[in-house]
Order: sequence, then C-alpha cells, then structure tokens
Amino acid sequence: MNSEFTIAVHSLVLLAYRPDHMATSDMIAHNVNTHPSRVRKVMSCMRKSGYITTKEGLGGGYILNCNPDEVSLAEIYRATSIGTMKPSWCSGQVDTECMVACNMAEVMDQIFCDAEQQLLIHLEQTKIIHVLERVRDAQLQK
Amino acid sequence: MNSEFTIAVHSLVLLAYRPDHMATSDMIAHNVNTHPSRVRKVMSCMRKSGYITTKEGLGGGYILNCNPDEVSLAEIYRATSIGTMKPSWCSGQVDTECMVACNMAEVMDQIFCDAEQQLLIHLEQTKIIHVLERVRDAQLQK
DNA sequence: GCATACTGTTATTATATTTATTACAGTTTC
DNA sequence: GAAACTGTAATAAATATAATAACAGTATGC
Repeated sequence: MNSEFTIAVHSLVLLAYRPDHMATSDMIAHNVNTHPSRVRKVMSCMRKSGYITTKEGLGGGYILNCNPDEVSLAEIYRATSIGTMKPSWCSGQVDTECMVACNMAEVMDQIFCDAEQQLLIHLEQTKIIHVLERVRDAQLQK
Repeated sequence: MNSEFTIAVHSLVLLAYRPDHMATSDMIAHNVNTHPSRVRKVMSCMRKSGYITTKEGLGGGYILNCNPDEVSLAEIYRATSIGTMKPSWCSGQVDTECMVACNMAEVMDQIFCDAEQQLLIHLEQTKIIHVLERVRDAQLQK
C-alpha cells in the first residue's frame, strides 16, 4: 500500500490531537518525519477532499475541517491510494493462443479490485478518532 | 501487493488447466511473460508449501500436487506475500516527546496487520479452480 | 560414462518507483 | 514590501523490483 496513506492518516490524527491549532507543513513534516513539501502535497489532497482547511501566508497552515468521529480510513484511502492494491506488474500476454495467458491479466485485475473493495469496507470501521485512541492506548502501555 | 503473488496464482492456474502435464520453467515463464529464473524462484516456494511437485533433470518440470478446489488464494498469499500490505516507509520517530509521533508507527502497523488479516479472510473464498473458471468466462466474453 | 535438459539458488545488472530536495510563483500578515 | 506561509512542478537521490547470467546439482537416455 501507498505510504501517502500513512502520511495522510498521521497528519489528520495530529490535527485531531490538537484541535483549533494551525499546524504548518514544517511542523507536520517534523512530526511525521518526512519533507515539508511532501506533507504539502498530501495535505493539498486532503483539502480537496474537504477534511482540512488550509490558509496561505504568514500565520497560515493546516487545520482540521471534519469531525474525527465521522471520517474513516476508507475515505482517506480513497483520496490518497485508490488503485494501489494492484501491483503494476502484470502477467500474461494478450496476443497469445493460450486462454490462460491472454485472460489472466484481466482476471487478476478483477481479483485485486474486489480485494480493494473489501479493504475499503474494512477501513470504513476505523475513524480518525479511533486511531487517536489507539495512539493514546499505545502511550499508556509504556 | 507483491507481484510474486500474481506469478504464483498464474502458474498454479496454468498447471490446473493442464493437469497431469509437466511444465518447465521455460514454458511457464513464456506463458506468464517473465524470466524462467523468476518462475523457478516462485515455484520453489510453491513446492515448499506442497502445492506442486517438481522434478529435476531431463523431462522434469512442475506439476500440480493439490486439489484446485481446495487451495485458496489466501494460502498462496501467505506463502508468497505475507507482510507486503504494509508499506516499508514508516512515519514518526520513537524518540520524540509528542505522543502521536512516537506511537503512530506502531498503530499503523496494527492497522496494516488487521487489514492484511481481513484480506486473507476474503481471499480464502477464492480457490484456484475459481480463478480458472473466471479465465474461461473471460474467454467466452470475446 | 557422459551429453542433455532440467531445477535450485545466488549474484549482478537494469529498470522502475518512491522519497527527498530544490525552486519558485502565489497568498496573507504585519 | 519583507516575512512566512501554501501550491505545484521539476529534479535528484535512494530504494525496490524485475531481468539476466551463472553455475552447481539432478535425472534421463544413449
């Protein structure tokens, strides 16, 4: 799976952890442990999906614009990573006589597509707030 | 997802399509559209899991050693790709004060692990024979 | 026995993908 | 109009993936 999903989830959980706080791409990048530019790219996508609000200019940054009880990992996956379940490498060849060789790519495609749909159904259950709760639990275990 | 899964499924379906036929790595590689050496690597893994029998030497090759009605894609996934759902890239840093930064990697790990378990439950439903049937259906649609 | 045709496995090279970095235009604040 | 931000694209570096080569080991048939 796409690691942009990880960055998106981490960033939204961080914003949910500090509600009403503006966070800059620099602050988030430091927390996530990646480059600010990469954070901006992912967050730009989150804004287009409506999960955050961004503000340009001095004092600007990112702030949560959704209820963390309601937005699930499925929605974040859809925004950042849809289609990435299927590996880019494909088997078979279309122009062969063998029935298996020339249809396998299509059939595997179906299989990966189905699997991704199942994954979405599963991720639907976990909301941003649940991830934050798990973080809290993990902290308490120390 | 790992493309060795694709190669393994394709190869087993091919063997199921031509039961009682020895197929060499060269023949399978041609069908799958990859290098014979890669096929041998994946098939070596399939042998270790007991799904095929291999024979070295002249006239050797691979032959199915399981009931295609019984072996599911979950078993093939377990043999070839377990753990590949989780991206290798990890967010956060363990030695930080921020609760989110230092626990997110662990929490995401759980999430990917859960998702992979769900995937296995889903793949359990599809047996090798079903993939072959889907290939036949795809062929008929042409 | 030995040439031939296979698998098993590792090492190396080539290619593709991912991530980091740089750069700079646009925006808002002071 | 300087400073501190986002948005986006381009490039470079790092990593992962796939192809290829090489060769030891094994079975077959002459």
